[in-house]
Amino acid sequence: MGRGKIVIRRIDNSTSRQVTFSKRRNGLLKKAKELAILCDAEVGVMIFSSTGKLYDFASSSMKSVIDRYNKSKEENCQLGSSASEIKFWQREAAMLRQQLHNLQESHRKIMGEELSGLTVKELQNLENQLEISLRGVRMKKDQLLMDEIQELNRKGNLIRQENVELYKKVNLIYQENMELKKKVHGTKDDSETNRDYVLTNGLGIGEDLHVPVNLQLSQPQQHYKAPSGTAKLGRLQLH
Amino acid sequence: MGRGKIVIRRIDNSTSRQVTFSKRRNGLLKKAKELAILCDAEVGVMIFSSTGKLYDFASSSMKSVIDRYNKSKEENCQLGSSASEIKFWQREAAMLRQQLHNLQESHRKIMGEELSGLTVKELQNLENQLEISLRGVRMKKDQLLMDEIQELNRKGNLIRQENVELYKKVNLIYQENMELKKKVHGTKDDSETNRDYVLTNGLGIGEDLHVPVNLQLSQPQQHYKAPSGTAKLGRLQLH
DNA sequence: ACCTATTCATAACC
DNA sequence: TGGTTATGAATAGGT
Repeated sequence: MGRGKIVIRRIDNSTSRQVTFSKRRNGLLKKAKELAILCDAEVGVMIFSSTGKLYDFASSSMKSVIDRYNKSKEENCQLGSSASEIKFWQREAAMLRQQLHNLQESHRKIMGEELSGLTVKELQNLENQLEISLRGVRMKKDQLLMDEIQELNRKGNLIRQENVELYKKVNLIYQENMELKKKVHGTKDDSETNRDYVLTNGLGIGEDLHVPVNLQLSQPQQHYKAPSGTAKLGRLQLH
Repeated sequence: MGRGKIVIRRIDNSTSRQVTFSKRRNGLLKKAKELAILCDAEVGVMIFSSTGKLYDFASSSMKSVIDRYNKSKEENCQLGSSASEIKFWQREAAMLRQQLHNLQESHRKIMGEELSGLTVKELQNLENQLEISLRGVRMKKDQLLMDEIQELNRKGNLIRQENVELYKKVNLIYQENMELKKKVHGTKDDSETNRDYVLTNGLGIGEDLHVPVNLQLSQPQQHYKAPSGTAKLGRLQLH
């Protein structure tokens, strides 16, 4: 795979040997990673350059790989004294690994990733379980959304009441203002502005105030009343 | 590099995972050898299949490579230094326990068992995942059912054809029987029974024979033709 | 380090 | 598991 074919034989030229080493080393490590991932294998690679530098890869940890290698080769000579303790922990680790493996397996099935080899019956059970889970998740999500809406609503009400209070104050000050104007300008009448104000108040705000908030997810349109109220208040405040 | 591009991700299908493992394992080992020869490097590779089988390569000897690795790492507790060995396995066990715990957690969430503390966003993701899984499971199940029906159908056709063959034999024997009866009883005529038999044959069986079987889950009624054919054959055999 | 022409590895298929 | 082939990846040789 290159501009020309090469024979597998030590490359004489030191420079190109190093270049090739660098490229092929990366290639080998990449392939090792891919093999470990693709095929769920435990892989360890150790490479020493001719200059003695170490490059390595291990899908888990090199120690684990080497240890497994030793165990697999049976040429493992543990020291006698604490051998039993080591054996205990090794068994512990093996057991945990097994559990982890089993759980991963069933997790993959749940995620619909490895369904080959299942019977119709098993698939049916899986389907039922997924439906139950889905219902649970949706219920929880709806609950959260409802709670959030409820909370927003509560806050909205508080703010609306606050606005009403502010409105009352504005009203008082406005009337006070009118009184002052009358005294300053004599009998000139400003009733037009005043009437407009009273009208808006009577129509918009008072009735909205004591409507209980009772939002359901199924009828969100019920809530679009609120903005009209705040809009009116907004206009008032600018008055 | 193959008929199609693939993403580097665990291969779900167990069979093709094994095939790929076998091929890529050989590829990796070959590349390791080439690297060692071409670049004068010391290389060691250890591969454990998911079934636990060991495949390895070492340019010199694995012991030499591992020793050099240990020496090179300097943090070296040579295999057998029991205290550090025990520590290693304890850490290993702790790590596995942690992984197991995490996986159990997410498994519980998937199963809809522990949803408190999740945000709406997270719940939405979970819901989407579950929907995907559910679709996958249902698709697989339907596939299995379809396959089963197809198979039953095939068998049914074989049996039907067998029945037709049997019917022909019966027909031959019956005619032979008629001939014999004629010879025994002289000119006495049995044409009535004979006519009945020919009629039934012409109406029911011949046309059913070459109807291609093409069952879909969505149109199962198409198949209830078959029993009528066999019923006629059944009556014939009793004749 | 980057750039191709070329060889090689391998995914999909029997 | 082993063989075939189309195709994408790796890389030899060059800049």
